[in-house]
Amino acid sequence: MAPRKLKSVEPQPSPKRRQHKADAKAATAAPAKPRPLTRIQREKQDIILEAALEVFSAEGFRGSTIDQIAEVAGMSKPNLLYYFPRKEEIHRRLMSELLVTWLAPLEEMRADGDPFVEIRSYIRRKLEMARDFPRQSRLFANEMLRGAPHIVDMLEVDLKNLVDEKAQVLLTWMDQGKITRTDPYHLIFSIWATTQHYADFDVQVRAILGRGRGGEGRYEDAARYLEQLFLHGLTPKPRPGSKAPPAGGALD
Amino acid sequence: MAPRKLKSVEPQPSPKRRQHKADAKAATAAPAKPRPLTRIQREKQDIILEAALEVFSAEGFRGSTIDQIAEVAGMSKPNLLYYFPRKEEIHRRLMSELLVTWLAPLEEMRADGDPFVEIRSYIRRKLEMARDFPRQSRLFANEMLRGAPHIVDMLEVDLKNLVDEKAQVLLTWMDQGKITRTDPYHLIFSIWATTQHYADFDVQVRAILGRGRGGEGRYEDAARYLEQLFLHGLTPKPRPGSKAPPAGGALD
DNA sequence: CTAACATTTTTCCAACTGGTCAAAAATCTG
DNA sequence: CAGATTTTTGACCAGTTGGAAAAATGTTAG
Repeated sequence: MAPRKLKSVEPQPSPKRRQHKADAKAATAAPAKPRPLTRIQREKQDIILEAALEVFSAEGFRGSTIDQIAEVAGMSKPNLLYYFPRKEEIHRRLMSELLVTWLAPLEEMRADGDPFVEIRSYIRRKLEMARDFPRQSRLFANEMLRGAPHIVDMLEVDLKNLVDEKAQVLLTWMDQGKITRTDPYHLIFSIWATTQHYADFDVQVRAILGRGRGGEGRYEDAARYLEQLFLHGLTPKPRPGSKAPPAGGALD
Repeated sequence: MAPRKLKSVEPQPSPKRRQHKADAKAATAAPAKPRPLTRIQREKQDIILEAALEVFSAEGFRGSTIDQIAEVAGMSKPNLLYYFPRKEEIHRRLMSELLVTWLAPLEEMRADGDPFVEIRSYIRRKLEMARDFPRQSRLFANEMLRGAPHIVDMLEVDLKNLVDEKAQVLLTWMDQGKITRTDPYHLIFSIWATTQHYADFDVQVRAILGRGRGGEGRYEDAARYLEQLFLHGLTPKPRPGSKAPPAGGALD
């Protein structure tokens, strides 16, 4: 019995397989042609990637078959294999595109803006992504759950750098007394977690909210709630006519 | 660590497949013997379930093979199949046990306690579960990502009922002015999301925190941060000598 | 000790899956 | 339109996987 181990980091494309498309006989002095890529090729590849996103995000990489993807893409399996020589290749492409998309909202958080406006906007953007691109979110979550075998290195470099930079921005705001002093990394984690939750755990959210507030309104509710949470937490404002809330001392 | 199993809600064995063990020829008047379950059977089943948790949580259901589970469990595939006639059966058992474990922390939130203490304790418990039982968390997340095919009905009944009940508790606290008025359901979601994140997205968290704060201390940091978040959010307390924070108006 | 029963191992298989290949069909180019 | 090139298809294959059957090996009550 030979249980296949997951190889974590894919080394160079093993040269054992015949090259696809152009650059087949590239072993000369020329540093490999850039490969033109015809119009039809790009179109079909897009169709395939779209179909693969659909299937992968719903079934996971190993749970998906090329046949399924091909069917969703409206072509035969060998035909699909003509455009992407291996299943892994499709997944790789999807993942690298995904990471770029995923980093974008955080990049937009400007150091020179108003802290609360910036943070709120960031939360909004992430929430919108969860609402509008749930499949991408699930694909990403899937990869994380599996230990991110295909993108750990990118996480440790690109993602880490970006987060370090933004954490620095948050720290500056804290130094200026504009937001409360706390851990900037965990702050970012909590924004990720709370927003992506609505895509990744959608079934659960809908099961609990039921048909009432489970409709599309739930994203508006979520936005309102998260705003409250990140702005003031759960401590009630002292209302006119009442003493200071007795809850403060309970936790400090 | 040996995660103790709680009692599970065992669904009756589907009658479509040949019966295992005893009660093979039960087609008479007797309403099917309860099947005693020998000591060794229970032991082996536990070993198998533990191994299956390990494998399923790391590779997902379809990504796991019976061979892998059998190897981790230290037995042969057919031997494993002797205790669980089908792969699905193992998964089913795991899931139903899991749900019970998963609901427990929320159940402990007492209506007659101090709101902030109760909420903080709940967050702590969930965070501890993420730290101590990350595999269970990932197994659960996996099922959610897939649309929870095996437990939707339980979500819609058991989980929903529990959450409805606790949402009611939260609402009462809000009515009493003890915590700020906000959406109790999304409040619960945010606690789930922020805590489980540390188990499910562990790779990402560690990649970003690096070797510095990425060690075991991260759970303490997370606990501290989440306490701040849920208690006061990000609004800084006005410090002696400074005017009220200028941020308040930015969001309201 | 032995029959009855529980457990384990050996061998096997059919379905599925990722992938190949050559030939047919379609498309493009001059 | 002819020829070259690209795209599509059908047939096929080898490895894996879930699972069945049955034989072999314990285990235990009487």
